[in-house]
Amino acid sequence: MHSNALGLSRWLDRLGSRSSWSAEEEGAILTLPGTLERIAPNRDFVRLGERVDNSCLIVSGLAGRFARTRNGERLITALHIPGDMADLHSVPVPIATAALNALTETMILRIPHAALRTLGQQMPRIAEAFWRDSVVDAAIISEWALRNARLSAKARIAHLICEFSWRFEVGREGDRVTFGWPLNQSHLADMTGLTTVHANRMLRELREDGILRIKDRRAEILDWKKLRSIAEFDEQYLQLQQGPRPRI
Amino acid sequence: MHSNALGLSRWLDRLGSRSSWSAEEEGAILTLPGTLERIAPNRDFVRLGERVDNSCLIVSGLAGRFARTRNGERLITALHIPGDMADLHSVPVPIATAALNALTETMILRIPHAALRTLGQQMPRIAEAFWRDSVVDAAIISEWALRNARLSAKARIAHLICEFSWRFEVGREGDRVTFGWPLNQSHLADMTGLTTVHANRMLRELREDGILRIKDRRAEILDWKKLRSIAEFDEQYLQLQQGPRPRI
DNA sequence: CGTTGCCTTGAGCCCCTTCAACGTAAGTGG
DNA sequence: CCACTTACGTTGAAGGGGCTCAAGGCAACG
Repeated sequence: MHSNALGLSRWLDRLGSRSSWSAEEEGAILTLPGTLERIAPNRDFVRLGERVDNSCLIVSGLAGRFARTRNGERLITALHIPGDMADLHSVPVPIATAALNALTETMILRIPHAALRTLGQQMPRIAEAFWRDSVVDAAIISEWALRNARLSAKARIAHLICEFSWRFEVGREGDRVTFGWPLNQSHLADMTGLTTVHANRMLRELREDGILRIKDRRAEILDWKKLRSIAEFDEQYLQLQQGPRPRI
Repeated sequence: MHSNALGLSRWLDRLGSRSSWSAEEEGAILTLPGTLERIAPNRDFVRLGERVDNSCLIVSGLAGRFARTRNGERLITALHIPGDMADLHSVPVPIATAALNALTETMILRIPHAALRTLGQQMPRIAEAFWRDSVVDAAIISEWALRNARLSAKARIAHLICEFSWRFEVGREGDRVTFGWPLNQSHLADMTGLTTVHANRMLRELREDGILRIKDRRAEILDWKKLRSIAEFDEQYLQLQQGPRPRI
């Protein structure tokens, strides 16, 4: 098995949750060229304003899209998990409008734009799936914008945790649930537009309410219904139509 | 001249500012089918969750993309001006993830998805331009997310006004500038994640600083440099190629 | 065994919200 | 032509949610 196949098949699953494929189309995606790269935690693998000629598929680890104000305050505008093509959008717009940064140790597969563009030109359904992927990405950003502008700090934290658990296919009604939680509190703060101090306090409140515990890189949801309700979480916007998806 | 041509040619200009065309491609866009519709102020023309089979081109007026929290607080996540296809993204994702609402009296042209999809399949450069349009839309939403999460109230208001003037091609370095300002203060508040009361106060401060006056549906920028600096505004993210485009 | 990364907590403050009131201009029906 | 309504803008007073600043704790690691 060809070394890119692991990452590419995850991506295919992700695309496949929103589109459907012929065997030929699947084959074309699975044989895309690309080079694997290991990114250390906290390292940018795409820099702001840079001209790029490849898109980065997250094979393992976690990546964030970073925006900054002039005086250095940060906001993470998107979180990318394995199977996401973090900057598929750079195919039509090859100047990076935001930096991409590895939040943990991350393996990426850099796939040349030329290959992706050719694929889209030859197979219109793939072109539409790429477009769809960018659109869903934007819908998630919109939801984050609403959350960070209009929800309380506690709700923002809760919302982020709901989304995370849902995207990893671990959050479901009813039961207690635990899962790996690779993010630290300053990541949390930067995704919710808070300070780390306040993110910490909100986590404490959720813990004291018996809703959630995060400890030693693991999260434990004790009361999914309450968490979901505080967060006003409704997974519709994620546009995930179906079943199990790969894990970290 | 065919009645859709006005709107379509504006859209072509908009797409053309980020892509370039052959005469054949231009012709194909200009002869797209569509039905004109007049929307009264404050009316939704796409409702949340609705299944749609057409995309809405703004011919005149102004439209906003609305998101709401459970207890009815609103956030406008995008502003659409004439020449924008407000929900081109509904072609690949035909369930509306947000409502579209006319902020003033607005004329829209509803263009069937089928026609747009066919066009994209026949002309790959058009398909890529559509995709690009969605990507730029997402970049603007990201910038709004950063602004609303990390800038002060005053800076948010200033930023929105900078963007507005730039998109209408009226904001340029140096001189005093006046232009039509169709938005009211609660629109402003809903785009910046503030209350109307506070939006009002920030406008007052900007007025008292001698930077900006808004009166009788007109805006007058008295000190573009200060406004730009308060807002930390950098037009890069708008990806408008015509006109002066400074590099990072 | 000092350093580094991350988490935690307290005290004080301020930006923005909330609530309430009032002003003005345009529209509408009597 | 006046009474009433509606939309929008404006201002004040008071309160609170989240920030700032500061300190200290713990675990991993060289």
